[in-house]
Amino acid sequence: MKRQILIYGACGGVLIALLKLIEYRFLVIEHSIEIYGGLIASIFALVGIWLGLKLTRKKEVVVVKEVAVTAAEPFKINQEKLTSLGITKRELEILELIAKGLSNREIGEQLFVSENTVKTHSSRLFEKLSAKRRTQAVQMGKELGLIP
Amino acid sequence: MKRQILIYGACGGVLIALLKLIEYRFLVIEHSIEIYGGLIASIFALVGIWLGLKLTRKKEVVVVKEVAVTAAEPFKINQEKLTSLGITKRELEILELIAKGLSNREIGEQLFVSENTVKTHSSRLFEKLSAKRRTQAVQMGKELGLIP
DNA sequence: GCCAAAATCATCCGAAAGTATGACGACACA
DNA sequence: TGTGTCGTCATACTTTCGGATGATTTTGGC
Repeated sequence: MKRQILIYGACGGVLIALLKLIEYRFLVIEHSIEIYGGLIASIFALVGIWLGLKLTRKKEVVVVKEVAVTAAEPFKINQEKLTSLGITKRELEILELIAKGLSNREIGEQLFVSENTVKTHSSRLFEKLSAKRRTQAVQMGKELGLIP
Repeated sequence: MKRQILIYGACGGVLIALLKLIEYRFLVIEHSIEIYGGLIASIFALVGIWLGLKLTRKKEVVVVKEVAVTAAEPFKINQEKLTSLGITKRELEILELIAKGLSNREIGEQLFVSENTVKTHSSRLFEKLSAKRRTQAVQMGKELGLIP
């Protein structure tokens, strides 16, 4: 949490600096205050939206999404297997992305974490699934009803 | 959805009006542009945050859809895709073993060929499936109906 | 507030996978 | 008899994976 506050603080500083920069440029060329204000407004609105998104992204409520499956059975994930094997949400998430054929790097980009983190998760996942390879993990996951 | 857009539009209008108001007041009393800009910035940042929160709150809405189930069909391999992509018997065979989670070495042992041969086949297979990884090839194969 | 679990990230290293290229024999088929 | 496809194999090289380990941060429950 401390880190986040620091980051936000830094962003604020940068933005203020940016503000100054824009301000002087516009003052020098004697532009209308409306344009100036509008610009600042839009920039900060965008930043705000980004901030809002960022802030709520992590919350990720424990709502179980019931996605409409095409024609096939709705696929109910096997919660017992999941808990009995001690597989966490994050690990399951990564298993799904692996099954989609993504590389560790791509998974990292998609989840906004480093490739190393993905590797750590997948290693633990493989251990829990007794899999030696990601393809095997996908196969096991399907058999155990962890992924569709 | 239309109503939302209208609401947002109205909000925008109100904000612009507010902007004008603040602008004139501050201009009249000859306040510094910094305060003015900062005020606009913070207002819009807040609005942005609010917007961001509002936009992402929808995520939590759960839509439960019960879809009619079709009985599990025995899986008929898609011969057209197979020929149109120019995938040979051997390559399909290897795709199936890849989907089972076997390594190249294991596939070679099972088919009584060298690992290098397996690699050659899989390379060509990946090219035909536009896949970069074996996991991706498996995913494509499933989508195209080449494997169950 | 404290503690355990979960998540994050890093580094090193070896194994596996994938790319590129060339080669050779078998077989079909025109 | 030449041509093309398929299957086989090899070498060399790059990239990706996976294991092992240690560390820090975040989160959730008590």
